[in-house]
Amino acid sequence: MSVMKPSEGKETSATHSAYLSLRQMILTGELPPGQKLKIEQLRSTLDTGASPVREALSLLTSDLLVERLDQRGFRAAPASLVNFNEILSLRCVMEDMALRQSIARTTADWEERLVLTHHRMKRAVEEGSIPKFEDAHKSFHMALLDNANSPILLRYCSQLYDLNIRYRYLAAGQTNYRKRDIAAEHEEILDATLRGDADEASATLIRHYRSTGEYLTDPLSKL
Amino acid sequence: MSVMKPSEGKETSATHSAYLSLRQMILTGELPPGQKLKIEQLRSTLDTGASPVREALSLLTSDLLVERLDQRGFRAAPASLVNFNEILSLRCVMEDMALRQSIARTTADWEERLVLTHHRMKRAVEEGSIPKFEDAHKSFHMALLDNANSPILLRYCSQLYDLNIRYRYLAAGQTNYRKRDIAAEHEEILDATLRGDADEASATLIRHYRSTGEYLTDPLSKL
DNA sequence: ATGTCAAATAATATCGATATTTTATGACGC
DNA sequence: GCGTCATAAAATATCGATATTATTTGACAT
Repeated sequence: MSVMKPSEGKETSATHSAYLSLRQMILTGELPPGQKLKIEQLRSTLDTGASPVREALSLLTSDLLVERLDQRGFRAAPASLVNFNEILSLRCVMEDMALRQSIARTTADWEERLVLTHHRMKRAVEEGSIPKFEDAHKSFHMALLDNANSPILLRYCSQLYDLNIRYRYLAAGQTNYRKRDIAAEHEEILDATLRGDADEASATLIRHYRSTGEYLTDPLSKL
Repeated sequence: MSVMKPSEGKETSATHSAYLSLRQMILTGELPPGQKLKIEQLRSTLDTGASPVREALSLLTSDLLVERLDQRGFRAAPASLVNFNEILSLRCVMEDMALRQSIARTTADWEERLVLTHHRMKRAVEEGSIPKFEDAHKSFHMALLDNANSPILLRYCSQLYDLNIRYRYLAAGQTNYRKRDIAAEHEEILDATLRGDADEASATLIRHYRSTGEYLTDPLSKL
């Protein structure tokens, strides 16, 4: 059974695609904070077996997006203002560190990657595709950090980035969609980085995060 | 089946105990770095089913102790000198941060917890029980950090602590077991912390880690 | 009415078996 | 001999079913 057209030779393990789907549903708030995650229900929603769902949930536990309760199954991680503030603080410290290390190790190859990911992000804005922009945005920010050559640090930054994104979605309903000029901020970060000005690049990056944070604090306090 | 004596009402999900066993085996090097982790083999070693083993391995993936390969199963995370150095660096930065935050929020209750965990650690040394000491040692170090009230940071520190312990075991075979006076170092850290001297406490803590690190670098370079 | 306990219900955790994929084996042609 | 391809063997990933454990329901006594 499961005759597969030769075209779709994609790498699709049931577990991995369940992981991606669930992750997306939690990040966007489709599965809201604290929600009980019943295996049987998810199994039918995702049209897959119980084992892949369980394994995906286990993996999401490590991303701090899912909590496992004693022997009472899983639930989407709760959200709170203090949790948000912790994420924001850690992000600032860790991205600052990663960015400085990256700049200290600048190579032509890295600079090109930055320009490229930045370009793709701008392009995604023009095209007006939100999900495309989200991906490109993360790619750009991670590219800024990945030259630090510190896989664990990068992993933590990536996790914290995702956790932060989730709060943006949670607050999005009520937020007056930010009027700041995000594009200009990205431009500044890129320029300072290419200039090798670590202080300026880091300060701008952190300001970028903190001001986004302030926009979210108010709506989130109503959680 | 599986008639359980009423006495052993312990919380023992097969997954959780598999998780603990595998984790221990990897930390101590019984499952060496890079080793292929075959489900069937582990299943019989741990005398449990395949599902708990798989789930435990998934969880260990998040602890960076296990890697998942495409669809080729799992293996114990590889070890290398650069990985060790990354862990050491991150630990110094993050524990420094956590310790300073903890000290900044000092309470009588926390001070008592420090004294208590420190005492238990000394006691474990006297008793000569290695595993007991290991547990107590970690408890003491985590207690130093947990007053920062930053669960995510604490989690990261705990992860990095474990990863570091693993390297200590890996190097242990060939290392001339350290002649430093560990106990005195702990004493210094505790005293400075109780005194509220964050600079001294942090400096001592980091020196503690770095000098342990130096002892390991040489044996590890032969990995 | 209200609280308690037991039976019924639902959900989780686990097992055993199967299908799929990867790796190892060996025959065949060059 | 050596590389290539088909086949066999092994291991993984997944499914379906069952046993366990938590939760709900409702009867009963207070």
